[in-house]
Amino acid sequence: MDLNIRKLAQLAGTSYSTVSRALNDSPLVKETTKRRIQELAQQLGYHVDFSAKSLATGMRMIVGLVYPFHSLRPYESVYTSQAIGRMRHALAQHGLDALVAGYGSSDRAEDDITRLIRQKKVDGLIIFGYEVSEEQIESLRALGSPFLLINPSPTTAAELCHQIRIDHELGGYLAGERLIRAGRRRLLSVTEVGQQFQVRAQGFQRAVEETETGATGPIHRETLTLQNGLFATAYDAIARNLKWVSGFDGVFVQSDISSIGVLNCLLDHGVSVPRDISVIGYDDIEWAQYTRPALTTIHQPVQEVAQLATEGIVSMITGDQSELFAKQLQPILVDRESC
Amino acid sequence: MDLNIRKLAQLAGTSYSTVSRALNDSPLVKETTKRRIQELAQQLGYHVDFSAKSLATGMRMIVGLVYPFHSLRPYESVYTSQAIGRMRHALAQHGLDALVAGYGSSDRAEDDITRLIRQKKVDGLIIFGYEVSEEQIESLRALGSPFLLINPSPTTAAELCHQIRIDHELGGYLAGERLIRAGRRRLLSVTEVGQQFQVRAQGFQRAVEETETGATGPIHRETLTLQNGLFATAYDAIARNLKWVSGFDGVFVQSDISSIGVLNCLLDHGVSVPRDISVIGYDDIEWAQYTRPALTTIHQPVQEVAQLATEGIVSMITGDQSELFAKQLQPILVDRESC
DNA sequence: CTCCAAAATACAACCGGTTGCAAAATACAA
DNA sequence: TTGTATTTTGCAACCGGTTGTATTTTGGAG
Repeated sequence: MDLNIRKLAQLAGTSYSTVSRALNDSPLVKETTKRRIQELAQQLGYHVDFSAKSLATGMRMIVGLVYPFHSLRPYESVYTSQAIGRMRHALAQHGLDALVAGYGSSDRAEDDITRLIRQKKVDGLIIFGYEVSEEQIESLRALGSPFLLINPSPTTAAELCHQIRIDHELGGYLAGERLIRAGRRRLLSVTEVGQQFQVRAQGFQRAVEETETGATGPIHRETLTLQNGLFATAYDAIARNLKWVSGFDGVFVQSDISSIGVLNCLLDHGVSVPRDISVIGYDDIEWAQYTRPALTTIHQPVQEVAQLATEGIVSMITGDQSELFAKQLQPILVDRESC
Repeated sequence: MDLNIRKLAQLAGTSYSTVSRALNDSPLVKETTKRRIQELAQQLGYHVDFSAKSLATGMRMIVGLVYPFHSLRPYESVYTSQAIGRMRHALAQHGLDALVAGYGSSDRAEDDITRLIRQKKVDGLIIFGYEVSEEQIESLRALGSPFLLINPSPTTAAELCHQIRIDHELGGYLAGERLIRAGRRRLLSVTEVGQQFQVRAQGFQRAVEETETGATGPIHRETLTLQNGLFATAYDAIARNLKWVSGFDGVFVQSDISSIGVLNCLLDHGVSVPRDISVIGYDDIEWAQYTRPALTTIHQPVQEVAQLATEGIVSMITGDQSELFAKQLQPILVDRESC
């Protein structure tokens, strides 16, 4: 029952190397022979054993998708799961499979991130990089396998790695600009710990400063930092400081999930959004459309990122990509009802 | 630079078979030698090549997670992505990696579902099975590799495959019972196309009938069928039939996403929930907590399913599992504000 | 009909591991 | 010291493919 290439060759009446070449569509095999063998293989339901093929060719036909693992949120975030779904699909078009893995978990001796390469389980990695360390990057570079970072933290060896960034400074700017345009002058910036959030805050700051130097009067601005990106964390933080928060008329929350926590907390306590306070989020996850009022937010181009990342890693694996792959995409303001 | 087991043996001053045994912790190797070799490997950053190991042992150390692919919703649903995240984590505890794949896509000549087995890329499959066909199951069984179905459609060869089911009949019953308990007597059941939804409708029906034979008066009940599980589809369907829908005082919607579509549509048109109409959903996705009013819904035990599925597939792969693996889990009513 | 170049096929080595079995090394008793 | 039982180690075959090169077959010209 167990079919291998030599048995197939016997059945086809040729040598196994001819079968191998026929299945790989080599020009060295006569057209008629090729077709005959391919049909026989089809008919018998034969498929190459990928372990063997991998061993011989060095190609695994698998790409690893690696994202940070949080013990607080042990499943993928809405953002990454969308991206993973799209990447899986895009990779399939190239005959590649997607293996998912995590990093940053404390209960694993070693990160999946280098293990997958060392074990040669994958041809390349797409890494959701906002939490990779310099050391991890360095050891990855030392291994020499293709990898591509999505939104690495701003300090990581930017010029040295293939990467796709989103211009979060611009995103923060757009958010600030939107609040100010809505006539808001007492602004609260709700941020989270992590370098990627600082960049957004900087953009936000720039929007404020630009306006202040203009005709408008001074703008009041304060910051609240959350420990993580959970709904409950945001909700509780606002609830605890409700009086203080009520003093503001515009809030920029640096992730949609937290935004919805803020939004719900305000609504639950009788604060009207957007009449009393405008709220603007960040990410444009699917659920931002479904809140009432629907959330005005900064859209991250997930689909484009997934598409670009896939094309990038594919060309790196096939070797078409020699020079540095580095793209920057722009977020977009999505105007809904909360501003 | 490229390290293999023979080079490592040279460096260690032993034969390569001893190295292989040492790394696999075989009792045939002296403790001191074993330790010496392991330390050397560690120090040199050596990892076995998994393609080679797979070829020799027949173990891929990869499990495929396969879910239905919808062109309408090309990324994973909230439900599957949660499950995938948890399974990935649980599999990692056993040293297994997770490969994600889809089935039912029209743009692939063959489904990933049997390809992965044929190519021997995975040791086993966990299949989100509500849309697998009999033929697919049959050809999978013919291949002889371990696979486990999660929530297969009720008609599929239930007794023949390893599987985990959720008692959706009970789920539907709980939903109906809850609406009736809230005093609702004119009930609308919003369902979707697909066999798994019929079972929920049957449970709902049972709740209605049980009550009718009791002391309570007759209960009016009608059905609305949606073409798919998108938010917009549900929203539009309600909007188109707003007048008709207003005649009901209780709505059971068979997925949370659709529920939220229904809920938003009602709220947007000035219908008060739960005062005028009670709404109950199904799934208990994360976002059900964040709607206002928060959605009363039927909780699917995703975490338990993921845990069980992982343990099941692992024991099947290691061969510990000989008899049929078949579990049924019970959904739970989660009472929030929409009833 | 013969010869030779070009096309098609077959052989063998290799990819990097695992493992059964034979050989060598060690331990212990006589 | 020798013999034997027990560990420990090493050789060689194998897993199922790919691919360089030698060999055979084919076709066309002379």
